[in-house]
Amino acid sequence: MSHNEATISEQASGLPAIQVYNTLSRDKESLVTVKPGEVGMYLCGPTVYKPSHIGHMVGPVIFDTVKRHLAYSGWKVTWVVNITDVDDKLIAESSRRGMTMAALAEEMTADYLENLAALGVTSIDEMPKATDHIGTIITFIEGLIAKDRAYASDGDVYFDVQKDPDYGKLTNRSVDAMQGEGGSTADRKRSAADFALWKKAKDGEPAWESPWGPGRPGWHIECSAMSEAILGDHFDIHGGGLDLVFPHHENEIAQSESLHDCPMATYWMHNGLMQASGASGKVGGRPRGEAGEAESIEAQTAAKISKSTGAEPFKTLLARHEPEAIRMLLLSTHYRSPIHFGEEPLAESARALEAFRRLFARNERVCGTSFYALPSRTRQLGDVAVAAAGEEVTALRSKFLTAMDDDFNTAIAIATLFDYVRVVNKYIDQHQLEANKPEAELATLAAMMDTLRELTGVLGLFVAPPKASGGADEALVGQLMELVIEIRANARKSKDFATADLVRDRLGAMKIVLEDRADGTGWSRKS
RNA sequence: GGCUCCGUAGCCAAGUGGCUAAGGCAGCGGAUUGCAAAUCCGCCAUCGUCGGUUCGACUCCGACCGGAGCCUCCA
Repeated sequence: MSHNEATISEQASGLPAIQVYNTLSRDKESLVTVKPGEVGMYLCGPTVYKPSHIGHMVGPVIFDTVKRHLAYSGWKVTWVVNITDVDDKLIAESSRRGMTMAALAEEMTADYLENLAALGVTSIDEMPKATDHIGTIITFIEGLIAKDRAYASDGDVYFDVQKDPDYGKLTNRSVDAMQGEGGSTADRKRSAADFALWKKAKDGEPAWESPWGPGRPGWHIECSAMSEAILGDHFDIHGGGLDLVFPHHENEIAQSESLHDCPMATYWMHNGLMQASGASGKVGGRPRGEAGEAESIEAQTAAKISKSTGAEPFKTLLARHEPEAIRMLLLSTHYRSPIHFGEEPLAESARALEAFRRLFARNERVCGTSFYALPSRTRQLGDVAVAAAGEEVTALRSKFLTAMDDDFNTAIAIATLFDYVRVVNKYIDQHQLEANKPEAELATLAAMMDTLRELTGVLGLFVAPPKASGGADEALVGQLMELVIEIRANARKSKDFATADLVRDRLGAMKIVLEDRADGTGWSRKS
């Protein structure tokens, strides 16, 4: 209700109406920002103790797309992704590898950043590290203690869940039902669900001085402290994987809202988790009550990819698959749904990519312009420019944008792009643009491609040409292919189809496809 | 046991209280081609099961069956 007035003011500033699914309300809500025209967005980033795997890439790709769409639509977006570089897991891993925690964190952060870059996640504005914000964190904790929401206990500091009346509101949990972490810390806490804000250092552990003695931050506090420092007490969108809803985000809310007496984030967005399709058996998680029956062999079970499943490092995945196919796969399912991941789905995405790239190549033959060289556009510019591309394209663009405005429905957006490709191909077919080159029609084609570039840019797809797959001899291969094609063309001219077909078949065996078009013969590699 | 969510064609995957239930892959028929490839045209689902609400449900409610996630510092 209260959103309505603000929605109007948001629209008054010329911004489109956007719906966002909010985990807090379990419903879609209109986007109304704290500051009109600006969006502050925080995504929980990785704990950098191991090389990242595909699961770590889901959130960044999705929120990169969210940011692209909001920025394209006219908001000024500030996107923060934190790096958690102090944590029990880092301590354990670094001592196992005989290196300092800082060195481990640096290595794994570099790995993470390279993987993001490969996927085209380029729009992160700030990546604060927990260890750069120890002071912020300590001040935050002191604030909570001063408000009697937290208490020191033998060098630790805990958040007092009993003092927080709406604790559990994000996940609909009651404090009583909470078991909390057991073990040695249990007797230092007032109630089981209390969680650590500050942990006392044991001998030899990395430690920072604090009012409670040497120690390190607990898990959730760095996000509360750093989001406050960069985005303020109340910002717009907080994101993360569904597995973080509890306890991580629940606890962030508890800390931040107890200290600030205002909402931490207006919208809580959670992405679905990667599932390894075809994985056998259940992996990880709490065992279900009874002993499991024998797994049916044919049964396609899926299991969340996590540290416990031993998902392969993203780097080795990249050795086998194009990053763009991975991005395409991540965006072709709605972001709140689980994504089935595996070799087969990836291969299918790669095939989907080809339909677009064939059109780009076709356009280049006709117009001489590279798709990748086309400039990106804002939404407002596109509103005007699209008319030149014709009615069908105008309708598709509007369908695309409606889908994106409705909780970032990238699946529908991509579906309209497939329709789009068909419309353009048909246009080229019908006007025989490859044979003749009538100026007016070429201009329309160019307008179509401009708008396609506008839309794919929103998804972060096809922003750069794919890396050449071949080695150093690529130029030589090109020359040889020209020669082979010329010789084959002569055979065809003299109706020696046996020779022409032999050449094509033998090349096919080498995964090279020949296409005899009206304007000549082209070749491409088959994936 | 508590809390979330899902079950749509051979496979993947959107979506809707009533109009032709998106799109992709695979398949089939056609145009085009020397034959192919590419491209275009066409075909290919009554929405887990059983009840209920409703003039009308695949869409709302309930039960059941099946699957996933969280309740353990996993993105």
